[in-house]
Amino acid sequence: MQLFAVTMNRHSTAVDALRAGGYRLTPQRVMVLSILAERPGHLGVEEIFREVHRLYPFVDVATVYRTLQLLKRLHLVLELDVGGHARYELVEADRHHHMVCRVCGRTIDFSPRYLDQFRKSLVAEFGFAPDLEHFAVAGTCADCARKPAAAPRPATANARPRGRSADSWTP
Amino acid sequence: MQLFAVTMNRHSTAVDALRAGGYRLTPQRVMVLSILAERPGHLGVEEIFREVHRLYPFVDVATVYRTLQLLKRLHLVLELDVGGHARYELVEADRHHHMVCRVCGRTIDFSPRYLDQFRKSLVAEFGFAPDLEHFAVAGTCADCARKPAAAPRPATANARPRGRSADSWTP
DNA sequence: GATGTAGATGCAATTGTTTGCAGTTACCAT
DNA sequence: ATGGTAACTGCAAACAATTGCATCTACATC
Repeated sequence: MQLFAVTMNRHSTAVDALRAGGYRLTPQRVMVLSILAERPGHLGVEEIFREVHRLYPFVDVATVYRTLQLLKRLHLVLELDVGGHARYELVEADRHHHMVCRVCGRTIDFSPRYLDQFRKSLVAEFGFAPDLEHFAVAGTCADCARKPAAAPRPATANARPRGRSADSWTP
Repeated sequence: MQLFAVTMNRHSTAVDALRAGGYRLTPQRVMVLSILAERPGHLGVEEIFREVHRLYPFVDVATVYRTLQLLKRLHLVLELDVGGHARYELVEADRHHHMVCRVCGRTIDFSPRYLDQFRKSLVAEFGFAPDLEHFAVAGTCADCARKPAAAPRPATANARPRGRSADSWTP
């Protein structure tokens, strides 16, 4: 199977980890991993489901969700929040972190090294062990910061009203 | 109105910010803020809705969601993820960050100072402006780290299977 | 290969959150 | 005080994610 030959390398550590952890290697789980391995960047649930469904039309979306939750819990997959929606990415051997631009949605990798001092401080001063293994930070990338951010205000949260006191209101 | 006398101090800066930003001070919005101001710790949507509903039975949960989204966007309220569920907390003048223990759910404050070097590095080396204003980091607090974490594995993500190769499977 | 079983899936229902749209209203101007 | 209107809310529908439970099956054992 061609799919496997090309991508087995990328997710074999995840498969091995599942096996070593005593989890079952169901076809659905392996397909989710394969799809994450063969596709660049991060994928939403809908995309993952669509691809698995193409290979195996009887799959249920609940299974995809469950698989992703398990993989996330085992730190085999990274869950990113892009514009309020979960997106997933295979965690690879070279551990790195992500910066996610909240304007254009793009992710930029950065080394765990940047967080070393932060981690050490929290441990030393609070005894708190932060989960920074697969850490993503939101912000504004260099390109978007350069543009005059005509940050469109979403209509759902309502636009700015004309300021005036609410003195006349009583509950 | 008693509620207002007691809590107006805690959320008046948020009310002022809404007004200054040109947003409307609807009763529903002010009630959400009042409830966040008078209750210690973080509150889930359901709790906030229940309290507003008690004061004004005609309120709709969509309005609560919209209000929280607006307040979050304006950084007047902090959204924490506790066990996969959003919880909200009024942002107060003394800016600080949160550590959230994923075992017991407790939050511990820490100063923005801890993130200064991290922020500077990202800006200097990537031109990336991280959103660290109201930053929360998950991890394990000192108390929970001390316990032999009989971390119960959630049943929904399925338990460990007995390891064996998936060689016999073909898609 | 046959059998057994705990883990995993599919289905349908439930819960949590968002969105479209008509009606209401906070607040500005007069 | 009155009128106007863009912002906001409520309602109902839609969408996203989770959960309970019966059935299926990956995989261990013999």
